Amino acid sequence: MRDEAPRAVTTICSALEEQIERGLLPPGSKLPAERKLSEVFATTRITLREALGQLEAQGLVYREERRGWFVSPPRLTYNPLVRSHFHAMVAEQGRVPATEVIGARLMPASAEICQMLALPALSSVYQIRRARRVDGRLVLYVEHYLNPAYFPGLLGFDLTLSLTDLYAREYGLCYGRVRFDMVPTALHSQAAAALKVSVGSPALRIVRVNRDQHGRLIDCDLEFWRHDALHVCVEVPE
Amino acid sequence: MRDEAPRAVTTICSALEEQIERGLLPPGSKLPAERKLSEVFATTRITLREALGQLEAQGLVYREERRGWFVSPPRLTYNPLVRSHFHAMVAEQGRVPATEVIGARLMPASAEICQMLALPALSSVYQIRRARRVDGRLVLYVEHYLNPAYFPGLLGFDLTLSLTDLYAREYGLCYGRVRFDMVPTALHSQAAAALKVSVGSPALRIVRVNRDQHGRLIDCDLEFWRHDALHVCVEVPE
DNA sequence: GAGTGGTCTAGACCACAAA
DNA sequence: TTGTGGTCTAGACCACTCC
Repeated sequence: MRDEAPRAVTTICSALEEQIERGLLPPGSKLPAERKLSEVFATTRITLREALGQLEAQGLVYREERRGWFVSPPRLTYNPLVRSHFHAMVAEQGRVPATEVIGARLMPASAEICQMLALPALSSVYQIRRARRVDGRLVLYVEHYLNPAYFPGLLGFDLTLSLTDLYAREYGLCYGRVRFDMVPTALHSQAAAALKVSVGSPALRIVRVNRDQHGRLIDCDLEFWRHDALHVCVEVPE
Repeated sequence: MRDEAPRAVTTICSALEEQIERGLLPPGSKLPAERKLSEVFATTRITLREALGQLEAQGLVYREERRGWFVSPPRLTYNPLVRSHFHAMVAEQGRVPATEVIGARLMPASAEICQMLALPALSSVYQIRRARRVDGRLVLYVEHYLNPAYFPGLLGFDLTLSLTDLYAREYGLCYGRVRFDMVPTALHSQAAAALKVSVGSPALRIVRVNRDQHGRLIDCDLEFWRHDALHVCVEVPE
């Protein structure tokens, strides 16, 4: 703040920010190669990458592992108080949702999962791992853990669809009380691989613990969102 | 994931993580100098700094501008549905709160503020800028904007105390409906300076728009939290 | 004044993506 | 196969903190 010679990184950030704001680099578009950009700004790749890292932290650009840098699309609005599910939420906001199932199986529950679902030690749980897209972009990696006592024959259904709908249709269950825990953190290796980004990318971790209409703990979700993909909104009534 | 020779950065991260988890590096303690650490791990400062950057993204360590790297203390729990204020919230969790006023004045409202408070163009607002600590660590930079119509003589009071208490005691106002918007992003230069961290550090931006018991828009807060300092918890009733 | 973090240079090799 | 991003080396100077 003393001498008014701006740092190289700051200069690069400002230039790119301006180009993005003016629409010269529209959302979703790919930036030029790092080597090209470092020539444009007459600097080294290291310095350029630091600038891109700052823009990434701001949520203005994002990276796809080994594919390059892209301009971030607008954030999705996530409202924990509104009982909705991914497909409905995305569609309501005029975006296009998609879901891929990475895996689904019965497995021994970790200590953490036992605790969250109030299960005895050495219980088994259904685990469903999914990756979800908005307008084609991978933004969310989720692990669902279900108490198998409430969901016999679960693995026979189409798990690319909404679990909420499946619960209602096949098991007569719907969500009652829900608890959310949101923590800004980084992606671990499995989540990073599923989202095709580098390990350690900033993310928002959301843990949901769900009860049914009778107050029974039925399942929990571990969600990892790209940190620039959403915006959490909570309206507190009087 | 193919060849099992772990990257240097990964190795460094794992080693530091382990030391932290085992308590050899307790919360709040300072890490050795970067040059020392790069010797320990037989690598360059650039590589070492990348590893520290990843741990920072995870929220395990944090930086103070030009002072070094420290082990992050436990996160504070922030519950938007519980009507509380900073000092009470921090104290309830067994931590020690502190507040510093950076500045307070009457100023022209920006377009954004006018919109949030539903004020006509070219209105004036009170602006209060504060920095807040938990156990001595700077974790929050806030800008409060108050509709001056409801708060005559505001600047004459002690603004290091809770505004919530001041509203009740001096103006007979308390909060009614509140709207929260939470966005993972990076610190801008002013917030970074106030928190004594580098520009572009990851942060959680929380915007609160507050109404009083009569439903009138009375003020709004722009909060910038260190991303590793808190954990947002929402309990949704049935 | 010594030491530290902040910043930057000028390269290099490899593995993977895209053509 | 070509180019790209991912990773790493081996330094350098400056501004600031802390003694």
